[in-house]
Amino acid sequence: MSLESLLTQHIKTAVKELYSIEATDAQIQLQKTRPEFEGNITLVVFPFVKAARKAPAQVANEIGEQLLASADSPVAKYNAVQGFLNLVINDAFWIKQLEAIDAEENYGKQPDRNQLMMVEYSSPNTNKPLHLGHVRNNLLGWSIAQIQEANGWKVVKTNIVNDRGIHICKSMLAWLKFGNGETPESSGKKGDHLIGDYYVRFDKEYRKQVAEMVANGMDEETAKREAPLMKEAQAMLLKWEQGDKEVRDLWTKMNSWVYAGFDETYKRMGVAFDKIYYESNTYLEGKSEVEKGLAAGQFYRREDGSVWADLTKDGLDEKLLLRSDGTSVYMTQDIGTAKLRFQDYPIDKMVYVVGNEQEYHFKVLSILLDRLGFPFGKELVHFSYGMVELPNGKMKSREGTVVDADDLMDKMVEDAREISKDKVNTLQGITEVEANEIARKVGLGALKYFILKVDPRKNMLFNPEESIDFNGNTGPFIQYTYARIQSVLRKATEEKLQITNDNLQIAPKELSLIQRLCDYPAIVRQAGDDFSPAVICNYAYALACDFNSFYHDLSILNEPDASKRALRLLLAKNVAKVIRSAMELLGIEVPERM
RNA sequence: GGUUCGGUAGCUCAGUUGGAUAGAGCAACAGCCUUCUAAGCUGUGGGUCGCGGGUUCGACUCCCGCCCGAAUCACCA
Repeated sequence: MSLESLLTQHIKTAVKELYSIEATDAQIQLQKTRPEFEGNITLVVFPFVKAARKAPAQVANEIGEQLLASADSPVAKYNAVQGFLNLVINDAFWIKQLEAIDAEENYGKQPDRNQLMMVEYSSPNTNKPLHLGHVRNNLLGWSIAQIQEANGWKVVKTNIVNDRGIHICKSMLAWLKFGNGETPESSGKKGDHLIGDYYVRFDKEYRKQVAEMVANGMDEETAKREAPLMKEAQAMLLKWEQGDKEVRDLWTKMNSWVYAGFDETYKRMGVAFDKIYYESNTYLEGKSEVEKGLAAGQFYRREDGSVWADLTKDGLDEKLLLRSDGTSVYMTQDIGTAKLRFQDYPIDKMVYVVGNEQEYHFKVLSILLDRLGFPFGKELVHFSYGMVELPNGKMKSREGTVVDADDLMDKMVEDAREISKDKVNTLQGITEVEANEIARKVGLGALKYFILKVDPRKNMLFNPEESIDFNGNTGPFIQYTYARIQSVLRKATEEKLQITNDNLQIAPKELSLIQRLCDYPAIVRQAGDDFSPAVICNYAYALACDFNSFYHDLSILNEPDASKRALRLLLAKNVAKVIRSAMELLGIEVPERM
């Protein structure tokens, strides 16, 4: 049983006997004792002061005395500071806790709740390579899936690939006009990068056309609409929807280049999916749902043929569902995708990991699905995360102001490799292959932690001029702590970790480590409730800090007392176990040495 | 303009249903490797928690007003 729940029982009994109060769980406020006071855990007694009709310090003392006296109480000592009752828990209790943690292989994980959560993340467009913004999405999506699994959900990770639409037509068109048959093989470029280059090329040529037309006296609005390149792209989209063979073949070919590129990036990033949907397979489903809704009077058609939903009753605007030329938009496709997913899986909760710029979209989607009669409409969760910003603002693919995902990962691994070259003492005698593998884990660990430690709802800043740290509150710091422990464990000769001394005195640094380990299950739960990998990051960092301080002050293997040595080894072993577990929830690998 | 989210140290960020004197890292400075991995440990300096009211034993946290920033309100995705 956790210390909190054990104490809660004793406190309820105590305040009942003392003041005849039936205390609620909410009234029993326990927090870690601040380091400047003696104690492990502190009860805030203010909630009882009124009913007790005594001064806060006196109430604290009375409850403390009662707790000390009650049978089976883990309280060894207490002190009262104003309304705060600081409790010292006896060492035997802590040792029992540690032994219980050690016995549990999946410590921190919640039991299976037999419910299915689908998590959609990544969801790339096939007209450009992944950039730092996508990296945040992918890392968050993956981590949240791991965290929810640890909280007992069965999780299906899914990806909706935006493989059709005007954006990919732009790349295709530019490639036809300016590509001279360039392929990934002929150019040596990664497929997604190749396509991205043509997307940028389209934009460049299009701007040129618009500028010329404006120079010839046309107003900009009209020029943007009437530019031949744009017209051609729109015509191509129409041909695509009509199934034109030439367009479809080109589309298949170019998308396959992109997928090969994406696969490489995903693999490197360490993310994967259980089921991938493609919008080219779902948009028709969406269209037919919209047609049904239209027939049922849920939507209406304008004179130009476009189809709209009137959401003014819901406090929103009118929303386009089908263009006047009959082609579908993002919303149409998402309706179709949602329908297919719920046909394919018995989903209890649907989570969309999508940037906060699309909050309006998901509000609308939720309402539309609900109106169309899908029971899951109201329940969908938009996990809305903040943008990654550069010092001069947002990243824009078309303007080339992006931090490329592949480049960034390369850079991080290179940096890690460079730094490791100074560590000749610890890494001597390892092969080139091992060294590269360590650098890969550490470089990616630094990147992932850097991104995940920020509260997902907030925008975050990335400055390409400043390299991501490998010291301090970073992934490598935590990885290093793990590697250190592994080194100690490799050298330990103990066959069995047995604490034989019943009156073993626990040092303060040992105790705070045990207490920290005890926190882990609650942290996992909180991370799940809040959908926040950052909660796990903060915890892993605090745990590593505690361990490093302990490690610095107290020797493990050179401790002569066998029971103490066993305790410390047990601690080290379980700190490593929890670090590994926490890092796994973040999608960060831990090296055995570094 | 409406809606939503944010504003904490020079910089990047924590701060869990309202709890004790608001914390880390980076950067700066000063120490610690003959000793289990120094990607570490210890210390110093650094704050009007955007501003002003309110609620109460107690407010970075909750409420109201204002200032600043971002996103969104497309026949873009």
